[in-house]
Amino acid sequence: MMMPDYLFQTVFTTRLPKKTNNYNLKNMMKLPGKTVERLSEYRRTLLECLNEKRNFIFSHDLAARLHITAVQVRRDLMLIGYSSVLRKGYDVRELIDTIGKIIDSEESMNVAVIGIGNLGRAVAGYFKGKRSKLNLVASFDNDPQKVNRVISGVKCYPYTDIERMIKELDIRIAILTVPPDFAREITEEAVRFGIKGILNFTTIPLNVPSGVYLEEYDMITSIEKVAYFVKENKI
Amino acid sequence: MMMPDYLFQTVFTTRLPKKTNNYNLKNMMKLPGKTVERLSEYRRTLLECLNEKRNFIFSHDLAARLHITAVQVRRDLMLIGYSSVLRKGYDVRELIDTIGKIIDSEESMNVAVIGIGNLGRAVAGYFKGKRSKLNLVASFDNDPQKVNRVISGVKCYPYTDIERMIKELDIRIAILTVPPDFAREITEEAVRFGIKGILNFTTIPLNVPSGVYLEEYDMITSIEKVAYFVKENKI
DNA sequence: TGATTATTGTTAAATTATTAACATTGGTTT
DNA sequence: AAACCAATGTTAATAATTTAACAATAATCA
Ligand SMILES: NC(=O)c1ccc[n+]([C@@H]2O[C@H](COP(=O)([O-])OP(=O)(O)OC[C@H]3O[C@@H](n4cnc5c(N)ncnc54)[C@H](O)[C@@H]3O)[C@@H](O)[C@H]2O)c1
Ligand SMILES: NC(=O)c1ccc[n+]([C@@H]2O[C@H](COP(=O)([O-])OP(=O)(O)OC[C@H]3O[C@@H](n4cnc5c(N)ncnc54)[C@H](O)[C@@H]3O)[C@@H](O)[C@H]2O)c1
Repeated sequence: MMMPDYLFQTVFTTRLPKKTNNYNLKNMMKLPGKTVERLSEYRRTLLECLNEKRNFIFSHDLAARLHITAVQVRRDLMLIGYSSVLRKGYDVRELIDTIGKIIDSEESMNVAVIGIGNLGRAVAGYFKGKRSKLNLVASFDNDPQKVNRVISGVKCYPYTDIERMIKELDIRIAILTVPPDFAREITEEAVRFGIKGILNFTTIPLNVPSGVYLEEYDMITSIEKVAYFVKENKI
Repeated sequence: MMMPDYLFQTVFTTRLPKKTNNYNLKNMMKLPGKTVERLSEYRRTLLECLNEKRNFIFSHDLAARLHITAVQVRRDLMLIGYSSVLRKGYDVRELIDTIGKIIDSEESMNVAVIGIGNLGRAVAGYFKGKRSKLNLVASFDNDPQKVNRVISGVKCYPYTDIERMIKELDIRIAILTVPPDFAREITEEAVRFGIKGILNFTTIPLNVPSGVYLEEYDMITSIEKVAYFVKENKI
């Protein structure tokens, strides 16, 4: 298999000068965020394929299931250095493994939900149903009615114990579902106590020091965007 | 105020030939999706400013609150044709109104949640707390325990009534929170019955006919993305 | 008042992401 | 085997998005 040379750069650009040596893929690059997102989707689609006993799949079939183009698929797979050996398409099981090697960590990574309210419970319940390299190991809340109980399948600890528990349970990722007013302060603390990645569902835009990864999802924005494009279509 | 000429094209490109006449902004353009998202965020930030009795704000202040650049802000506002008259910054109230004229519909638009389970209830409860041009007017479910009751502040109708209720209540947007297996079929029906915009929270990628706007959010993808970048940072 | 500063609106450039193009490679058909 | 075909991996082109550059213009101040 041949790999394009620009893979060996840390930062992606469209064109780059040539190099010749072959490093281990894992340690050399950071994939574009969009590609990482699609890899996650590819994997889940491929798992469905396995359920259907399909052991090989063409790029255009995989693409069709996700409503994207085959080129997109092939280019993403090129970026992770995967290639089909046969002409029967991609080996589903092998590709699942390859994607896992890229996007999963070696050992599983521990996750906590902070703020086990309506949204937090939905997320926790959903999360607990899945098996993956990501383990939801705790939730934190300051409501006396909630702490020290198992809620949506996960033990809820008092927020005051967060420092200790982050260390004890080696929690690396926090899903933030607290009321907006507390989001900033809690984030600052969580990061100080060792959290390395945050998925922020509050409507407060956060910022984090470098070395911590932040992903934000704002539902209001999403729905307003839908409304805008619905409105525009009418014209 | 001057407006750039390429605004008068339906599709955005970096550079376009000149035109001279001035149409009404509303009818002439479709903003880039990313700009629409930020407008939604700008508005909420501006509303916070009002609460704090700040009536004017500079582009760099607005930017700082959202952790983006001032250029980004100015460019977005340029796209919607807003400009500050004074040099005291943007008139907060006026800008809120301007954004509203762009992204809101004239009369309010009706929304329904399909599948009032864990996530659906969280969304509904949250939505009901807000006042906006978007009204959550119904939910649909097929669980006998749920139908014909008010759940999280919104009446739940039997799914079998969806066609009638979409028409009766003039529902234009659906938030989809049903189990994955039903997502495709329900979407197909909802669209057939008149839904024009869908916010899809299921893990199933949907596709919709042109004229219908689809926005998808996949939580698994988000969290796996966080995990990937956390892992990479370690190296 | 005239110089200076701060901030804006706009164009241009750079960056990032997607799509097209195409040579290559096995497999299939005649 | 020769001709053809289907699918891939890769590079090049296009499109979308962000960032930089900068002239214009109020406000401030010496
Ligand atoms: N529910 C939704 O669908 C939705 C949608 C968009 C955004 N959000 C955002 O998600 C967040 C949570 O929403 P929700 O509907 O679940 O609210 P919620 O009130 O149901 O849940 C908040 C939880 O946080 C806990 N909490 C409060 N202060 C805390 C503190 N200082 N430390 C630890 N825990 C604390 C509360 O006890 C509660 O359990 C909010 O920021 C909201 O803006 C929610
Ligand atoms: N809960 C989460 O945080 C979360 C996260 C990511 C994705 N999702 C996705 O969101 C969806 C809902 O998740 P959930 O946790 O709320 O599940 P849930 O099972 O709690 O809710 C599903 C609801 O849909 C209803 N339903 C089932 N079949 C239906 C049908 N044919 N017509 C109408 N209603 C029907 C059920 O009665 C139930 O009320 C799922 O597709 C899930 O994959 C959820």
